[in-house]
Amino acid sequence: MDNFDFYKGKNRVLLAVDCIIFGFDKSKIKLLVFQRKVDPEAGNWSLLGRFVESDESVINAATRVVEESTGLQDIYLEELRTYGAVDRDPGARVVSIAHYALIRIDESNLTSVEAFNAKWFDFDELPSLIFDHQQMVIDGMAKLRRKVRYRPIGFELLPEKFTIPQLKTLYEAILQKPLDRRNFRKKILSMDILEKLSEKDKSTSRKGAYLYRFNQHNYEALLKEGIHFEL
Amino acid sequence: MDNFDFYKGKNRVLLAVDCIIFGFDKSKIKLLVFQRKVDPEAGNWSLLGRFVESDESVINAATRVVEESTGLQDIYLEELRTYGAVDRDPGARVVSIAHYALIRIDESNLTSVEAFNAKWFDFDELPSLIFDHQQMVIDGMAKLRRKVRYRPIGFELLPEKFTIPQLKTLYEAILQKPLDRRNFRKKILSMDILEKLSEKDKSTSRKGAYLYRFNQHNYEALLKEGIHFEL
DNA sequence: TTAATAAGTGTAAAAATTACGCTTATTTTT
DNA sequence: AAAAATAAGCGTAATTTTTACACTTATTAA
Repeated sequence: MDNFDFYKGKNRVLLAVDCIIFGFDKSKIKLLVFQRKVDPEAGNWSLLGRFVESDESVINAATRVVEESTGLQDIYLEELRTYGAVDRDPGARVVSIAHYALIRIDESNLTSVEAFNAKWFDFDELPSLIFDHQQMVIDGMAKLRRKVRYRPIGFELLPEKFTIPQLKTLYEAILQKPLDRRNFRKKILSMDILEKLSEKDKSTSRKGAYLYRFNQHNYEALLKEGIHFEL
Repeated sequence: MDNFDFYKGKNRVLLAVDCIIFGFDKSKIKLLVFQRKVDPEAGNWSLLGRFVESDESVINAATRVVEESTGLQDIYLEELRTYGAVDRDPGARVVSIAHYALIRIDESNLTSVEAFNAKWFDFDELPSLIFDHQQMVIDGMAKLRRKVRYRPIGFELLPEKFTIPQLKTLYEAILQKPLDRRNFRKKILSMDILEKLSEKDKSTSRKGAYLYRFNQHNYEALLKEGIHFEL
C-alpha cells in the first residue's frame, strides 16, 4: 500500500467525518441528530458520521453520510474543521473532520428519521450530544452565521420558491436579531440575484407575497465583476 | 488500542499536517518552503509537514512543525482545511490537514534555512510545489486575505513595535490593492486597539514615524462589546 | 539656508445604512 | 355589501460610514 520507504511504519489513525445537518422550518433553525447504535455511548444523541474509507475522498465520505441519512442528493455541504484532540473519543484515537450541510426540510422524505433513529431538533432545544459534538454544533452555527452574510447559502435552507418575508425570517433565525422588513427587501433586491415570479404565496397573509427564485446565473455574473453578496 | 468492537477492522489512514508559513519582509509577503528529502518527489519544493502521531493532537502536530522548522514559539497558527483526495499523494493514501502560520521574519533565527533546506520565497515568485501544495498556498492566501479584514491577525507578521505606514504596507501586500494613507490611519486608530509609543522609527523618512504596539487588552474589550475589528 | 520628502491632520462630497410612515391587496367580520 | 384587519410592498428623510483629496510638519541632505 505504501509505495515508498518513507511512509513505512508511520502511524495511522481512524479518520471520521461528522455532519452537522441544518434545516429550517417555519421560523426555526433545526438540526438533524440521531441516536447512536454502537458503543461507546450507544443510545445517546450524536451527529451523523462514519469512517473515511481508503478508496473515498474525505468530502465524498461526508457526502455519503448526508445522502444516506436524508435520502437527498445535491446537498450544500462544506467542511467545517478538524477535531483532532487525542482523547476526544474514548473508544480509540479517532480524528474527525466536521462538515455542515444545509437541507430543505420539506423536500426531505423521512428516510433518516425512520431508518436511522434520527430526529430534527430545534437548534436551541438540542439534547446534549456525545464527545465533542456539542462543540462542533456551536462552531458550525458560528460559521453559518458568518458565511451567510457574504455568500448566498441561505437559499439552500429554503424551498426553491420562497417569499421575501420568508427569507427575512430565515436570516433573523440565523443571525438571531430582528431585521427591518423594508431595508431587508431593498438590500436583497438591489443585488439582483432574485428572480421574481408571478405566483404568490398566500399562506401567511391575506394579500399574499410574491414568490422569488435564487438566480445562480446572475450571482455568478456579479462575482465576476468583483462585486459580491454582502448582507 | 480500540476499546470497542465497533472500531475493529475499520480503515486507518496516514494523517499529515502541512504548514503554509507566511512572513512579511519590507513590502512583500513571503512563504517558507523547503526542499523535500524523501521520496516521492525528493528534491522538489514542498510545504513543511509531518505525520500526526498517535499521542499528539492535530493542532499540536502542526505547532511542532512550525516550532521545529523556525525555532520560534507562540506562533499564530490556524487550521486551513483538509486535503483528502484519494490520490493526492502518489506514495500512499495520505490525508493532509493544512494549517497556516504567521511569523515575524526578523525574530526568526535561521534554524529552518540551515537545518531544513528551507527558503523564503516572495509569494509571487514561488517555485512549483509538490502534490496539491500549490492549491494549499492559494487557499491559504485567500483565507489570510479574508481573515485579515475582520480579525487583527496582521500584527502577527510585524515586529512588536511598528509604524502605521508599515502596517498599511502590509495590508496593501495582503489585499493587493493600494490604500489611502489618511483613511487607513483614521480607520485603524478609531478602533483604539493600537498603543502609541513615544519612540519613532526613522528608517524610512526624515521626519520619522511613531511606533505603535497592538493592544490585545483593548481588542478583547472591544470584542466583548460586540463591536469588532473590520477593515 | 533651502530643497526634498514621508508623516501627520483636517474637511467636504458621496455612498451606504438606518429609521420609519404611508399605501395596497386581500380576507374576515359585521 | 361595507368595514375592519393585516401582512406585503414602496418611498423618503436622517444618520453614519466611506471616499477623495489638500495642506502642514519635522527632519535631513544638499
